[in-house]
Amino acid sequence: MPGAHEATTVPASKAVNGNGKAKKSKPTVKAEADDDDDIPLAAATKPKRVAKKAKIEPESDEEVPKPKRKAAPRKSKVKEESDADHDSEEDGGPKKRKRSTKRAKKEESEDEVPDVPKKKRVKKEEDPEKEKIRLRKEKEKEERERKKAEKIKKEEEEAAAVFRWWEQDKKDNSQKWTTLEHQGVYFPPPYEPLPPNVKMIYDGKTVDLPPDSEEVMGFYAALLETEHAQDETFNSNFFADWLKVLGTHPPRNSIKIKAFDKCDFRPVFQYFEEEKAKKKALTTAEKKALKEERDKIEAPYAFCIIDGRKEKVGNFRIEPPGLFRGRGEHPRKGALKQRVRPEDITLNIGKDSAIPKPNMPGKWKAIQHDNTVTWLANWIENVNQSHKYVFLAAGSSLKGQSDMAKFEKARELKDYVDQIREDYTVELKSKVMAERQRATAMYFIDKLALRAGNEKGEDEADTVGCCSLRCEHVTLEPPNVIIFDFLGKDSIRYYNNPAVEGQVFKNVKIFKENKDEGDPVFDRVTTASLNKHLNNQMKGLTAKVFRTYNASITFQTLLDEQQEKLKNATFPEKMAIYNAANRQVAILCNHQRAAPKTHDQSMEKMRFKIKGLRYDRMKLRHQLVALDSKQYKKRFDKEDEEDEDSDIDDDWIEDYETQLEKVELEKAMKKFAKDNEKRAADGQEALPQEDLDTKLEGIKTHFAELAKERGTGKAKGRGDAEKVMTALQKLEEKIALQKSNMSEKDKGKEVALSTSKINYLDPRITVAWCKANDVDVRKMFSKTLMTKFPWAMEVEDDWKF
DNA sequence: TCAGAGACTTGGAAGAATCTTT
DNA sequence: AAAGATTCTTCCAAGTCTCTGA
Repeated sequence: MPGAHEATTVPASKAVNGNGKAKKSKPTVKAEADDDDDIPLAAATKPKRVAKKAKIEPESDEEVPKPKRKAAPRKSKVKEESDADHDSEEDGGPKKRKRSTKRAKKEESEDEVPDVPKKKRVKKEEDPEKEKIRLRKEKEKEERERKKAEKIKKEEEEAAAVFRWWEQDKKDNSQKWTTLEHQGVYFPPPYEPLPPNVKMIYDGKTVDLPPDSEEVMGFYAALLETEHAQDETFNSNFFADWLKVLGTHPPRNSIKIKAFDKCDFRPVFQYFEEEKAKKKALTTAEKKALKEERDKIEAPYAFCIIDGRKEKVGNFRIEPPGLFRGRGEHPRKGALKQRVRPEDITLNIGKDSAIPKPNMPGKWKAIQHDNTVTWLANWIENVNQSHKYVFLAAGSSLKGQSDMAKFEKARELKDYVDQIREDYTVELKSKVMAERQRATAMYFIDKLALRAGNEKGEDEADTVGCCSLRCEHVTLEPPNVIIFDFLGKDSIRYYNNPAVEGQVFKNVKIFKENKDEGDPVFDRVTTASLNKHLNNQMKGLTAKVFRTYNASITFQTLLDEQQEKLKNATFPEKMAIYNAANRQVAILCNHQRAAPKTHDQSMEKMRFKIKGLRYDRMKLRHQLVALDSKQYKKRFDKEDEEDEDSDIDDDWIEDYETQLEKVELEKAMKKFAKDNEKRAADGQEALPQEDLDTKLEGIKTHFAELAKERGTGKAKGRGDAEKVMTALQKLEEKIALQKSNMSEKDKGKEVALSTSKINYLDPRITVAWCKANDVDVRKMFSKTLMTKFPWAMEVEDDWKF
């Protein structure tokens, strides 16, 4: 079963990963059709090693270090406008649709009207002052509720306005749109120089920088207390790029900046901190006003009109300039990411749409009208020459369609997977080395949910996936355990030690023979060849489909297995079951996160809370001893109980009770003061001081009693034995729940659930599960996920992946 | 045929918003 | 109401995989 092996998550920092760079020259294990290692492998192993050696030969010398560097930035080609003629076919469609959406909206808003006035229910009663307050409170409460309801209503309205593409017939997939209008992209505001009194210091002297070089300096200063500033590569890349800028924009007070060590950015950093604090200190209303203003400016860019429908654009804000924050050992981290200008940007827009004007001086690099792609704008970023795109938002029809198609493709695999597994199991013994390697790679992709593992360049972090695994990443531990230890995507460590099929173990042993640590395990497999093979087994099948398939099928299976437990479960219990399944998938996919900074602290808090509950339990037990010691003996094993509660000793109890007493006393006094305040406001006279005194006395006596009971193993019975028993029962449950919460939380501290939820778990599984178990989907999906998955919301409760 | 351009999905972290506690 | 904790959203880096042109 997939997921059988858990990837143990270990912080990447501790990774003992081979630091050797990939050796790019290909090793040349030659093993071909004539290879005899098809013969019973066990028997073949020995003689083969000899035979193998003979076969190692320099296959070709031109396999020497390939020029891995990416080509210099080249002019991106702009497609000719050639799609005009396709447009006419669908012409009627969009217009019709537009009309119907409009109608739908109107009906919605009419619906709403009758709801509004119901809220004023006035109660008439005795005391007018009291009444006033009650009214005010009620009003406030109603106001809150109304706002909540409004919010929900608005969300529902938005959902209703969504184009229900999943109810339409599927159309040709190569053409993504017919008409497309948009406002282009939003450029960040220009750089604002620092106030004249804020200056960096070089070699003890303040430096007067012109805006261009000051801006870059500021990028670095802002990161002074982050890990980045501790990183040598980051620092040297930054400094090199900054020096270039300084070359054309040198300090105005003729200081020569030469050594990074002599730079002191602290004053600038401190200024930024102050600004941050100021911003934070604004009142809620002020913050809200600022946000509204921002939203208003950005509003035109936030939507586009595609085939006559208004849809949300995703990342319409152009990335501001800054320092490139590559992950892991990225050789370019710290490099200056330049400001993007209109001249860098190609717009993709409908042929008949007005060309928008950039919100900063300049002209677009190019305009194209390619309706076979979904992007609205693109540019090439200067650090790695990678392409950046502006796409529609996740909730748009275009994204929704391909998302659904992804899951449908994964479901299709259900019908093929048995055959595929059978095939690769056979091929694990293939006499053709390439096939045997491919089968082994497929085994890993299928069983361990590894990524495909494309080749990477020298100017990227050294990370690998299945096909690019090197010998140093896999260690064999007889009889059949393989230890994987490598850095995967985002330089996240993958560490796992699954027991594998004997044949797989043997194969890896063979693949590693006569190779160096830095040589690829699968020298005969590339992602392209692997995917080509997969495509032959099932149309559209690629390595990544296995990840989706295995994630979703695992999730579905896990939930189904828990079905019995769900029958009478409370909501938190249901949620726990759901999250546990989610977490198993996240572990399968090795989705990690940095443990929250406050984790240890909140663990400690929970521990303390549980200890308090155990104290309560102890007290109840002691009561039971006093009330009915027979019952007690029947029900409890003193040994056990004392064992678990051995940390609750008299000293601790004393402390704890003192603390409790203090809290209770304060609470009583506060309540008294508050009550009186209220009475004063209502024009009533204050409660007499004796009231409070009696109350405080009561508390004190109670705790004095507790103090006396300390160490006696008995407590004054309050109520009858029966009642105490039920209370005990409840408390037991509560403690168990808290304990399990705590251990779940601890186990999950380094597991990220969100990635699988967003990308790998078919949302229909969740929707159906919620319906079947009477859970509001909104409890499981955040607002963004709700908007991302409108197409999943209508499945029946018995829908299965 | 294959390298690299191109387009799109997936990923963790930072920052913002919201909920909970004090 | 402020502070602290938790959850959600945004950001943009880093993958996958297809297409293209020499």
